[in-house]
Amino acid sequence: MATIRDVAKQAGVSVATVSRVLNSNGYVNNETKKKVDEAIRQLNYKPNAVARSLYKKTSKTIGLIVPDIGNPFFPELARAVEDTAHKKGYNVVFCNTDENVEKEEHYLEVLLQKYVDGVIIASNTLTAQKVKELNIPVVSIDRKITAEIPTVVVKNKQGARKAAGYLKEIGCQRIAHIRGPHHIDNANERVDGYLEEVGSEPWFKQSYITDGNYVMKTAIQATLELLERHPEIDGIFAANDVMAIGAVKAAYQLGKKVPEELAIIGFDGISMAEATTPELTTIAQPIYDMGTAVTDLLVKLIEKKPVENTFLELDVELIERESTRKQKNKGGR
Amino acid sequence: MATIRDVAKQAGVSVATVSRVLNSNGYVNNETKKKVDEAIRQLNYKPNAVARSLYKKTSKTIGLIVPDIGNPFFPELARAVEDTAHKKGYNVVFCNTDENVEKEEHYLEVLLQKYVDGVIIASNTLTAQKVKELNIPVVSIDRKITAEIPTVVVKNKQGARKAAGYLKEIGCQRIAHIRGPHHIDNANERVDGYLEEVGSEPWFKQSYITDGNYVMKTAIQATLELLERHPEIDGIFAANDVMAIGAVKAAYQLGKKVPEELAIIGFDGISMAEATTPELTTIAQPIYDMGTAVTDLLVKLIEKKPVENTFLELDVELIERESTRKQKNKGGR
DNA sequence: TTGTACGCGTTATCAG
DNA sequence: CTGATAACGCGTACAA
Repeated sequence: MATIRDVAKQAGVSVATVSRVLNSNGYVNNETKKKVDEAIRQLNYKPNAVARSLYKKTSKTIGLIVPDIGNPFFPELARAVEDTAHKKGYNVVFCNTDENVEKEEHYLEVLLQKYVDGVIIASNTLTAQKVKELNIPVVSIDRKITAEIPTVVVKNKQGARKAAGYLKEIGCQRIAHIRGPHHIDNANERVDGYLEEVGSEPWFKQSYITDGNYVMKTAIQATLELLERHPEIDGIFAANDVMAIGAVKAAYQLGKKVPEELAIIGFDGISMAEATTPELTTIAQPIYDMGTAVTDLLVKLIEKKPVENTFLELDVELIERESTRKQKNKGGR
Repeated sequence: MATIRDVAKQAGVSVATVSRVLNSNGYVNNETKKKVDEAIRQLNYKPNAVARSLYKKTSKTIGLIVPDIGNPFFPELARAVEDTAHKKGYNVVFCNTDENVEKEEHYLEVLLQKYVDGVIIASNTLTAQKVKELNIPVVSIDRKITAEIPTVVVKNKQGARKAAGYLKEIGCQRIAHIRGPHHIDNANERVDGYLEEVGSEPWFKQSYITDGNYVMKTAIQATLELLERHPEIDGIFAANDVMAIGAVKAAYQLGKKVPEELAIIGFDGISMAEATTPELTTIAQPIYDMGTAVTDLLVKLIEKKPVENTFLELDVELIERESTRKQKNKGGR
């Protein structure tokens, strides 16, 4: 590995000059520039990023902290983050926390020691206090942490209303909700949206809301019990696609036809939702766009560029597929 | 951010002494050690990883280069890699190449400039030559590059034989294969395994092999055409799960019952295969274990520990689910 | 057992 | 326009 000194020697100039042509700042004679370029080429010299980092206190890398890349929501997000980071000259180091506070803090510390320039994090355990202590830009994705931390989320409540409203619209008369974890606010917002839409219906019962914890297995069990207790249910809004898939499976187990006897709608728009039979109707988040948006936001913060808006709430979109269908012959009120 | 110098001053010792207690090497009086520890605590001092890297020419980070983290095979792998890297004190920076040579080379270069200690790569464009020039350990996952590069793969041919053999066993009489890309050797190995199992059957036709390119959409189309040309087909072995799911969808479109009229088996064992209806029978790779294994291997190479075996070929496992079933009433020979 | 001083590879400042 | 040289923060001979 050639160093800047080698190049300087080869070109017969000082390291300062080499540095100047490297970073194209300061004046440098065109002739000497040529000599330097030639030397660089000959030695196949590549500047050492670590030395540069040490001096500039910046590493051209960002941290991406997620609960679990195995969760189908995150690969697409990670892809978007990496893509746009790469475009802007940044690398991304990625970390899985399993929603574990100690792990999260440990990662943050390690990243800080490596001079990462900023971090993108999906977390609900992070406090504003800790973020402040970090002294580098932090942006939150998918979850609100506090007002001070720039955030990219989607309109969860609105999406939930869309979902529940859509089920009503196609003729469902008893609509249940499989909710996500109580400590995750997007899960709570989706419950709120659901309630706003159906909470005051005469048929509404609190027990139409059941816990699915955002995981398929739990959702299957929950659906089984739900449908046993309340066989009258003809529509289910699951707070994420994975649970919706679970609901489809549960219905299948009970011999309930989807969508004829039971309409099911999910939330997220992960690609898995297209793998099922029937394919899943869902409220799709613009996952890739969210990743692009957070990364853009973070990089602007890092590079101290002006940023219009530190709180982005993206729109969701209803994607109709096979797990729901107009139920005409069920007479409205 | 406190530096080692601050700590030294605070403790009333030299930086060398601080460094010694930090790395617990060299002799240091128990009393002074205490003073130093106290100073470290007071200042909440954390050693600067970049400075350390610069001196030691090592960064405690590894690169993970994959075609596309969105491809459902890779998240689980990435998770395993990150988990075990983290356990061993390494961070991982991840890169998506889209099988694009320039991107790959660019990443390799950048990683090198950042002193990554080694890289894990899934690629078929990388040459042994380039790896040698890198001068850091490189291990290959999922694909063989050359004999010199340590590799972790699965027994693709054997797995393919298992798949095709299993279809025969349950009574399929005409077994087709949806193959992966011609330039990916694991795809070719799976074709080989298929051929070894059914290539000499009297009914075998070359046109029973069709291209699915490892993607769902292509596989759907391919299956549609295949089944049109050869309605006699009663078993399909798809070279990966995503294509198998495509095949299921195609069958569904054509009104062919799976598994009653058409048995379908995939390859990979991704979690998506459990989301489908019917759930997919598949040849499961031990994805997580593969990730653990490559990372272990790489770290050993980095740390110059003895390594028994630089070519690991892991076993695959047949997982019977609903997309196949014994077809009793179809009289064998 | 402890301290001094240099090197790791760059960048930036300040003379010239 | 160009060249010395002092940082950046840490680890380690070498001396004491």
